[in-house]
Formats: sequence, C-alpha cells, structure tokens
Amino acid sequence: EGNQKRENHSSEPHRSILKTPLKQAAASHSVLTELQPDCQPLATPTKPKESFPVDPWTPTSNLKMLISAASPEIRSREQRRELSNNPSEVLQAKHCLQVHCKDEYEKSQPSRKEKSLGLLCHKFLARYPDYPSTAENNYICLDEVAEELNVERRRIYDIVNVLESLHMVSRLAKNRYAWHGRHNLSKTLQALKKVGEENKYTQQIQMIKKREHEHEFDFDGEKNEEMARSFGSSEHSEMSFVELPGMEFRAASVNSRKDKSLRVMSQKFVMLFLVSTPQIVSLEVAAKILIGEDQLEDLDKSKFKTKIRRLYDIANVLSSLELIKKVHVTEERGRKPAFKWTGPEVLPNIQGTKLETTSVTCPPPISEFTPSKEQCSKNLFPLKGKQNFTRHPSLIKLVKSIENDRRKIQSAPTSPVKISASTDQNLSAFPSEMAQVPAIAKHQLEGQSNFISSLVVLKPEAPCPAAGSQPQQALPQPPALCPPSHGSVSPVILPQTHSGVSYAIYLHPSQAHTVTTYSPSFMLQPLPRASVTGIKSISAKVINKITTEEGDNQTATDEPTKSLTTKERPTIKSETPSQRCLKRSQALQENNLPKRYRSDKENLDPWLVSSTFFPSGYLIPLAQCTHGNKAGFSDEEKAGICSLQHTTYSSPIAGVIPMTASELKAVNIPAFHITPLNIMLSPTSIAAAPVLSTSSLNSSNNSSAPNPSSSVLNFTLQHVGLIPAGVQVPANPVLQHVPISSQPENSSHSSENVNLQEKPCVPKEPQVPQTATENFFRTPGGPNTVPSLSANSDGTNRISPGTLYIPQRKLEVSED
DNA sequence: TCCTCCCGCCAATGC
DNA sequence: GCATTGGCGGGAGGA
Repeated sequence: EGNQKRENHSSEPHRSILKTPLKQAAASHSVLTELQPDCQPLATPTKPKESFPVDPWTPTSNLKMLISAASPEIRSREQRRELSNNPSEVLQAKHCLQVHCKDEYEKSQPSRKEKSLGLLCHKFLARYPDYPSTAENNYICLDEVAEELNVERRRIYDIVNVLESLHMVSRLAKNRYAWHGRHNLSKTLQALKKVGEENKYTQQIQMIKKREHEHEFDFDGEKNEEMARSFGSSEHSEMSFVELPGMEFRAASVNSRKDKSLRVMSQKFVMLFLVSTPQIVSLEVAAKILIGEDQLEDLDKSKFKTKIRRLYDIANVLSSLELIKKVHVTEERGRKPAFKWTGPEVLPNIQGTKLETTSVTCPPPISEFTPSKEQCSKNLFPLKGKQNFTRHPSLIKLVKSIENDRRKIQSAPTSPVKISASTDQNLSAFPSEMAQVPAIAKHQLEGQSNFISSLVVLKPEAPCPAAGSQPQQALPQPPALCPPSHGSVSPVILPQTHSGVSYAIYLHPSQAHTVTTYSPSFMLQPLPRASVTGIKSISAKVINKITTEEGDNQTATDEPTKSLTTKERPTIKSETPSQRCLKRSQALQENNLPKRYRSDKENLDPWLVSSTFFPSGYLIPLAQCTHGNKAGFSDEEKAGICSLQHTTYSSPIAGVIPMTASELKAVNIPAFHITPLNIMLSPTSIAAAPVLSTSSLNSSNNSSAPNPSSSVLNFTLQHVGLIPAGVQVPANPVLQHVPISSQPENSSHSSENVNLQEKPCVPKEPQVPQTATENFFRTPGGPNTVPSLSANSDGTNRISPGTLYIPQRKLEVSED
C-alpha cells in the first residue's frame, strides 16, 4: 500500500525522474521534498532542504506524511502553515531533528533479518520446552503469541503449520494449539521415513538427479511426461498428510487444503532427508519432487518458484528446530542451496516390517492391538490410488466406526474402565490382566514382529531399580501388566498398595505407543548413567565418530553425553536412577505450576499430587485416540483439568493404570526414559492421592524386590525356548544396547565423492540404536535372528541400510 | 544478479 | 457476517 502510494506520488511530473528504490527511506524523502515550499527540480532527492513536518518523528510520522502526500488539500494546508511561521532556522532545526529521528526510527526498525521466520521461530520455540511434561500451560494461543512476539498472526501460522507437520503441536480449537514439543518427534520421523520409503522418494531423487545430470532440467512437456511416468510408477505418487494416530486433523479447512498445505510440504520435505543418503537435499530437487507429485502437467516456473519460497519457509522452521541446516551443494552445474539433516537419526524401519508380519501372523486379538499397520496405512496413505482428493468424511466415519468396534471388542473382557482411587475394580480387574501375561507374552514372542512389543512391555519397569520397592509382592510382574496386546496402552491394574489405596494413573498413551509401534524411538532416549554408562559411552563414541567423519570440531569425546542430548535431556546424564525418579516426580509436580522453566530445587515431595496432569499430546492407541482428540478441549482445560480426557482415557485401551506410588515410579521412570512420560491423575485419584514423603520414595528403592520385568522377560524367553532355563537376561535390555548407525555409509562408505565442508552436527536425539532385545534374540542359533542386522567385528551391530545407491557425480557440500 | 523470504492480499473455511 | 486460516506471489533486502 505504501509502495503504491509512493509510486503514485512519484509519478507526478516533476518527480518522474525519481528512480529511488521503493524503500521506505527513499520514499519518505520524496514525500518530504514534496513539502518543500520551493520545489526545485529534484536532483538529489535524498538531500531534502528545508521545511518538514513539524511533528517530531514518531512511528506514525510516515503515515502522516503519506496521508499528507496523498491529499493535496492537506498538503497545501500543511505548506501554508509551514510558510506562515517559517523562520528558516526553525525549519532547519526541525529538519535536522527530522533526519535524526528518521535515522533513529529506521535503526529501531528491525531489519529484514531480524524479522526472519527462523528467528521468529526461535523465539517461538523458546517459549515452550522441548519436552513438556504436561499439557498444562502448553496451550498456544495464536493471538497472544503473535502479540508477544510482535508479529502478525500470519507468520505464526507458518511456524505452527510446520510444527504441526512434526506433531509438535496440534490444533485444539480456533486460535488454540497444544504444544507437544518433541515427544512425538521420533515417532513422527519414523513414520515419515517409512512413508518416504514407501513413496519411493529415494528413487525419485535419484531420477531427478540423473536427469539433471544428463541434461538441464527444463519444463517442456516431453520431459515432464517422462517424469510423470516415473513418478506415476511409484506406488504412492499421491499422499496426504501423515497423521499420527490420534492426531488427525479435524478442521475441514485443514483437510480440504491438506494436499497443498505447508504441513504436507513440510512432511514431504522431511521425508526426502530421511530417505536420502547422505541426508542432504537441495531445494531444487525437493521442489521438483514436490511439484512432480502434485501437478506434473504444469511444471511451470512460477510453480517452481512458489514451491521454493515455501520450502524456504519450511526450512527456516526446521532449521530453528535444528533438524536441518543450510549447506551448499556444489556440483558441475554450480552451487546450489541445499539443506542437510541434522536431526535425530531415524533408524531403519524395523518395526515397520514387523508390523506387516504382525498383521499376518498374529492371532486376531493380538494383531488388532498391535500398532495397526492398517491404521498407519490409513493415515499415511489415505488417498492411495486417488489423486488430489482428501479423505472423504464418510470414510473417516467408517474407519472410526470400525475402530470403535474394535476397541469395544478389545476392551470388553479384561480392560477395566477408568478406575479411580480406592475402587475395587482395580482389584478385580487386575488378576484378569495378570492372568494373561504369560499368554500375551508368548503370543508376542511367537512372531518376530512382536517381540519388541513384549520387551516394551517389560521395559518401563526394568530400568528403575531404585524405584518401586513397594510391598507389592502381589505384583510379581508389574511391567507385563502393560498388555502388549493392547499396544501397551491398556490399563494396567495394580493391586492396592500398602497404604491400601489404589491410584488411577494414566500413562500417556503416546508412551505406550511409542515403544510399541516404533520401538526404536524410545531407544533414542537418554539412559541413566547408573545403569547404562557403558552404553552411553559406546553411543557417544559412535556419534563422535560420525560427527568426526563429517569434520566435527565439537568435543563429543570430551563430553560424550553432550552429544547425546541438548537442552531438554540433561536430567538423565549424571543422575542416579533414584535421583532421576525424584526429578521426574518433581517435574510432574511442576506441571501444576503456572510457569515453565521453573527451578526445581524445592519441594521435592513428588506425590503431593494436588495437581492434575495432562497428557502432552495425542493419544497413541490407534483406535481410540481420535476420540481423545476429537473430544476436543473445553476451556476448562485451560484451568488445568482435562475432564474430557478422563473420559477419553477411561477408554479401556487408552488405559487407566492404577498403581502405587512406587509402581508409578517404576513405570514412570524407566531407565530407558521412554520419552517424558506424561502422567495424568484423575480428579478422583487426585483426591485420594496420598502424600508420600520423599524418603518414602527413596526407601522404595528395592534391592531385594525381584525385578518383575526381569522375571517376566526371563520367563518369557525361557518359555519360548529362546534362552536356556538357567540363563537370566538382564532386566534392563538397554544394557545390551549397542549402537548402530543407520547410515554407516554416510560419508565414508558411500561411493560418492562427498565433501562435507561444514560443521558437523550432533544429533539432537541421543542415538541409542538398537535394543538388547535384538541382541539376545540374535543369540547364535536363536530362532529370531534379525536378518537386517549384522555384527561387526567391534561387537557393534549395524543395520544394512538397504538403501538404493546410485553413484553420483562429484558433489560438494559446503556450509554457508 | 541472484538468493532469500517478508509481507500482506484475499479466498476458503470456521464460528 | 465477521474471524480465522493459510495459499500464494510480488518484490525488497542482502550477499
């Protein structure tokens, strides 16, 4: 608008020579000179002479001048006034003041860089913790944020949309989003990688590169046809937003715009990184692929340009998230902007394979509970076979209906309803769950695809030896209580505690799902030093090696743990499990406090649960999550109570897990640290929640108590003949972890001549690649050898990448 | 000159 | 009918 006005103005005869850039300063000058009494031919518009508006320079001065300039009447009035009391000295002074103030004003105006989306995103991210412990205070009000960050809301949308694509936020309602942080990130990346693989992005990238190599990419029809054919030949040339279960979009607008939205682009962009080797994607290639997918027919330059613009937007946000970073790829054709993945390494989709197996080999009741392949498919390829259509509502309904039915069926026999404190339901339900443990475990182990689930079930418990010394002999195998068959989200019913009070504790379903469906993701979590020091150092070594290969200057060796985690993951580093338990408890307690980033020094009583905890995000149980989300969030939630979610979580699958404090500890603070676990207490349970002293917690460290997870694990393994009867497997499988690089070929192994001239990046997520599960399941002669794994001489495992490699021409990557 | 990407119009959708 | 979302592309700042 301003530009237009300026342009109009400058079109006046004697100003027509003004070729000043449309920059505000210059335009202002032109306006200012307009006010000069004696309008000399404007030779140097930048050096106005005298009379200037009287007003001191204010932020509105420009506006005033523009108004004045736009209205001859006002202008002449101004001029008359100026002339009437016109001591030239005064004017001179005014002019000086004006110029000075204008400079000041311009200086005070944020530069373009200061207004960049990346910086804005940084500010935005700084407002929220990477791993929010609860949903409380993790609501995002767009208006407020925009105001506080002093930007228009449009920009916030850009950020939020990208974050949404990573499931770091989810839309709750108009103007409101929920902040999930990085809780879902690894899972999302897993999913994206899987989709990217299935979408044959690797091949597409290679094809584009090959084509570029052969001849300049152009936009003529013949080549496009060829491209179309090649893209069309890929199985999923069209796909929509990759949703995590329970995080489906509800807004019609969102759905209807899905295919073009920044969200989808963002996901696809990320996919390109995840399937690429090395994980460097040039903007050009990305744009072409994204365009190619959508509309091959009109692969025109404007579309390309627009795509690039959007990719920059996305890249800015992803950069702020430290998932990618800008590099330059120097090829024969020149230097091209590109981005390099610096986010957490996403392991090959082991689980994905298993999922397929699962759905084939497992008995219905089990397979239905397992990380639904179908569900994933639904979400990942909702439009499979169709082009440019969003999922039809009726299909959504149908799916949900099916899911509901499934849930009912699943939950019917054993799943308890949400149980609050001191109900007998817990007790009655518990045995029933317990009775299933062996069978379930066996089921899980019977299929290779399931053994991780079994372990997952065991995990929460194993890690925190310091925890749960509860007198709960009645719980020989608490961990197994997370029925694998429910995707580990089923309610876990624990017996009454010594206090005689049961507690309804809601495990965040995402946790369960994480470990169940995407087992690798939880392995990315930091491990408590006390139990996994060795592992950590191994991991650190590997990481260090990787980074060094890339020219890392960082001191990963000096401070191994540093490379494992960043800001939000420090807790585990140097703490004993019990300390960590305490901290975790503190964190939980903190959730009830209004402010984030609060120091957690005081008030260690973790069970002073006068608060209500929220799940930080989506509901993982595949079938029912939708409900959780769909239930929406009332405004009361803002007050910190998630009554709706109570309902939601009362879903048998969603899982209510009544347990004692120590049990909670055991589950809540696994050595694995299965991502921050969100625990939610129902109001009733809150009411009944006893206050345990810290000492009580500490004293619950049970060296004597049998380690249930270990028991279950050993029992199971022995039961299915995977280990000899006498052999005992450590409770904490993590101890057996060995690092695996999913990209061993990253720089050295590849045939490419890749020159990475850049600072190495330390993955934000700790890289604890493989579970011990696979290790001991790979016992020589064991029945469950994982084909994709191979042992290296150094004792570490490596996963055969199985990636398609095409020798590439010389490629240089340089940092900006 | 080209790379980046801010900016805000305005259409689609929501409420 | 107003508000919210967000696709989109002009064009400015910066290298």
